[in-house]
Amino acid sequence: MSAPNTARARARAALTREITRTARQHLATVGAAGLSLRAITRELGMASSAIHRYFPTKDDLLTALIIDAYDSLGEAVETADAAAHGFTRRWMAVCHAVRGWALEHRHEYELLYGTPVPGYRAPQETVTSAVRDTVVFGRIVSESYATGALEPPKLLPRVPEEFGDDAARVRQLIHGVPDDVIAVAMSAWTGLYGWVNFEMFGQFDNTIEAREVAFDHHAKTLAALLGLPAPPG
Amino acid sequence: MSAPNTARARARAALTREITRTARQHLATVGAAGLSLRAITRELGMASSAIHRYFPTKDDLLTALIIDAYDSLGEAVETADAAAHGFTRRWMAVCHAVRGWALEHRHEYELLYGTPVPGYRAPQETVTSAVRDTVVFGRIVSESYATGALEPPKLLPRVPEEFGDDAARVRQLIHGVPDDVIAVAMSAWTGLYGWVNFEMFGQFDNTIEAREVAFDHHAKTLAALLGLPAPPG
DNA sequence: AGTTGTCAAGAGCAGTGCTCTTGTTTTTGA
DNA sequence: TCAAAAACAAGAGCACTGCTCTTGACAACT
Repeated sequence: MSAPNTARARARAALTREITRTARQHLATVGAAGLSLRAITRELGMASSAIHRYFPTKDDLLTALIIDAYDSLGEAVETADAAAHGFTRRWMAVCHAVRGWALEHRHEYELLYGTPVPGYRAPQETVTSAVRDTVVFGRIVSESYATGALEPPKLLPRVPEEFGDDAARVRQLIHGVPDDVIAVAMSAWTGLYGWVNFEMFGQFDNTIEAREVAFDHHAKTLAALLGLPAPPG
Repeated sequence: MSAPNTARARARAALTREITRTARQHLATVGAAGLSLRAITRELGMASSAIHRYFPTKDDLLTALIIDAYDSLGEAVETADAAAHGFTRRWMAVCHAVRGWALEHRHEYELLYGTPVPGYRAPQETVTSAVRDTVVFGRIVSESYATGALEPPKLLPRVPEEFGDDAARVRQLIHGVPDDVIAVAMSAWTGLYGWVNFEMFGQFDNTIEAREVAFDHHAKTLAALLGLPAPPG
């Protein structure tokens, strides 16, 4: 990884940034499917062919945008988590942060959790950014379990042995908890994103109007499912 | 709605069917984003402009495909529900039917529950097909509640009053149950689709391998959350 | 100072959805 | 029965897309 600070290299870096900046802007307005390389170059006053020197293909630009989006979401979640106190409140903060970010960044959210772009396969470089939110969630679960605050409800089904290998992998993100906690954590985690997906993708239209309230209750329900202590009040 | 059985009308109906048939075929292979009106007409040996007489715009074709897909999913869920006995087993059957259908119809599933097609707004005519699966789910919940089999766990949070209006609307699909049951049903329902979404859209890649087992456990967890009786064994 | 590699830009290819026009065929109604 | 009306397939064309290849200019290293 040489980083020559020549005039050329600096110009290249600057233009690359400008491209992603306007791309992000376009993404926010027209969405991922409407993203046009030519439109971006038009706005930057450069030739349509020149952009391919910076991003050889459209997918490469998308990858950059995806990483950006994951980082943006991850940061939002991390901030929310840091500002909250108590495990249940931290969980609630994380839930609202995810939903809030999704509402504020419709198209970025679609890019991350919607239909995968056809032919696009997320390269390895995305995963570190992709799991930032999950890492925060994992900390809440493992810390609350360690202190004894988290107690999965007794009524949950027994975890099948065949889940052991998967649980071991997930444990890299949620340290030091038994399989049943891993399992219920996954149910809660998918429950969170399932709701946000439905809300973002229109499944709640003409049905759920008090969205904030309904979501808050859903998040509380998931907290109870996890076995987090009920919040005061 | 006049239905003249002239030769022209019959030819028109036949060709319309052929168009949707090949469109569905293409959808299954190249996905929604890769759907090309020209490719369809090419396969049918007709002029590219002629298709617009049958589907004025691409969105109109998509609407037809979406309705088809919803009906296909709805039928799969209805069949699974009818073949199962006992409320918990019916719930499990419905869950596996949804996931199974999604796995078998990747692109159709994406069309229904993935990123909405840009600029596309689902017309009213889709809703009857769109809620077929939800209707089945609603029946399981309301019937099990009526018989006393369904008992939401005590640990769940209290439903906020502001949810009342939404609950009333949802009750058109889940008859005769109180607000707290409506709320937990929504959490379970979104939990089901949240998991399937994650599995379909690649969030489980390199992590969850025993997918059938993990999903089955998730579905059981949701059943417990709903308050359905534990299955025998 | 001359060579080498990098770069923006132009032209062009193959593809897309969609529209307008043209000429034909079928249906309708006097 | 026969002309008017409606429905139709097809062709040409527009504006757009991502992407490639080539050309000529400029900066960077030797």
